[in-house]
Amino acid sequence: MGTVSKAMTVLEAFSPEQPEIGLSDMARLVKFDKATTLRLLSSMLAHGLIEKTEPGKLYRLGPAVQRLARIRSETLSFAEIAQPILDRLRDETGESCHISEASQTSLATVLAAHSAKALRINFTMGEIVPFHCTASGVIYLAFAPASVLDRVAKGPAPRVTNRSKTKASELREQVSQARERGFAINNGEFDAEAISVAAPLLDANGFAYASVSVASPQWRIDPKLLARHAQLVVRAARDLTVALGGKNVGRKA
Amino acid sequence: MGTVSKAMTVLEAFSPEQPEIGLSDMARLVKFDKATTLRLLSSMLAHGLIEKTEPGKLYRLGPAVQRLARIRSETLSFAEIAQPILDRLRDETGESCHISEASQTSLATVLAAHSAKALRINFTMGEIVPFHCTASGVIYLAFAPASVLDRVAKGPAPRVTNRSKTKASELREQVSQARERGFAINNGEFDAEAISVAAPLLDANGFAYASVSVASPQWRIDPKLLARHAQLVVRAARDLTVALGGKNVGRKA
DNA sequence: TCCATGTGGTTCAATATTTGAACCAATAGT
DNA sequence: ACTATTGGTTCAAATATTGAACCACATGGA
Repeated sequence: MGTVSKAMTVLEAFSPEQPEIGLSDMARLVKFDKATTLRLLSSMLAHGLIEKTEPGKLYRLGPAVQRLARIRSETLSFAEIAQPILDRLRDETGESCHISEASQTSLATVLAAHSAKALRINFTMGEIVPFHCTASGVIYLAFAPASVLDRVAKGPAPRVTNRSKTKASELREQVSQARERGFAINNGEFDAEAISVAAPLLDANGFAYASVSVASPQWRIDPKLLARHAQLVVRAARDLTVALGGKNVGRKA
Repeated sequence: MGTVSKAMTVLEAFSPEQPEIGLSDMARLVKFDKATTLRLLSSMLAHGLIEKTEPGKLYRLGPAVQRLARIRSETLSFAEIAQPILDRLRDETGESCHISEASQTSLATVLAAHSAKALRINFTMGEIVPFHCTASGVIYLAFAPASVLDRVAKGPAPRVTNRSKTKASELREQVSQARERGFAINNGEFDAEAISVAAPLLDANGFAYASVSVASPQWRIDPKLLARHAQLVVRAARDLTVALGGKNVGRKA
């Protein structure tokens, strides 16, 4: 087995379950001699691919991996990165999914993955939707700088369906709830027959710049399935955030 | 020069300006023989750290760097945020500080900042302590949903030191007092020689999920200094609550 | 207090891996 | 047609790696 391959094996031993590992544990995990393992770790330590915890002598991934991920994310086009994640979300939920990017005044659909079912929600690339009345808009506002919500709450909020909420106080309540949950739900406010769940894409400063959502016909969704969709869309948002070089702030709430 | 170090050098050659590089260009960049460079690239290719463009024969960073970055991101977020605040509390008090997170049955130490003094309280990461008999536990119960205190009060409360309070009525009195003050004090109930002050970390719903405390040797603390510690630990708890996305409800301090 | 066990770490002769000069087939430019 | 360059292969010499043995220190149990 080649030396570089061994170093890769050590890197692959780190996981969400085991992000920090001591020398002896790592040696047992990768099945290399302890001295061998130490030398592999030391080489990567010198280049910042891993680092040591303070205090303590545990090893964990280092700042160089973030630099590498950022370079990669800037290399690949947006769609190359996001489409597979969006496709996965569609396959897991069985419903149509899309990513909307925010501008000053609205959100635009920039990427979609459609359900294979005959009856499904359709997204049109470039379609413009408002911040209010949409799950994507509300979750964007929930994680954007506060000044954005202030500005939007002051603006017009025309009724779209007879369920649309148009008062600034209602919007603020929705935004507050979305911020607490980490996702937003919209039931019939934009499309009378649709129910959507959305989660935010965060930039390198931890603020929202876009959102990813799952949209379903209302009659197909019960509270249990809705909760499942929420879970999946939050995970997809997190994956998209990281894959696109953003900062997944570690909220403990 | 070690082989792993050479592989790292190859990785470091990728940049935003040069995200995709051919074999000969890479060999010139890193100043290694072409055959050497190819082997280094091939090893990393096999592990997904780099990939080849399609079509074409350029090398670029691969999907594995994203996985590594995500693991690091999830590891550091909590500690990245909380450690500086905890370090400040330690520096202000000169004593050891720690954050404990609650589970159903106990608290576990998740982060610590140790005093520089030779005689100091030591915390072990992952150490489990009970809700009763500890300042961290009592303050957690004071700000957790009422059902949590009800459940804990019904359970066993074994004596730890000869100062431990084990009656449910005593626990309720301590919790009530802690709720009014905004902090809890524990003097010799868990460790016969230690005195601790703790304040709660609140989640987005305003309930406690963890606590931060300062622990000192008894002989170093008089009432005036204890009041000072209480003040500082309450401030640290507030800062941690806000920084970690919780809700600092205006409870009586 | 002593002993056993475990940690992260160091040393050095035997062994494994790496190296790079020489070579190949294909491509592009003159 | 010739030259220069590309990505890639081969193999004996050179270099780097390996892991058993060892170290200092810490912890827990008898």
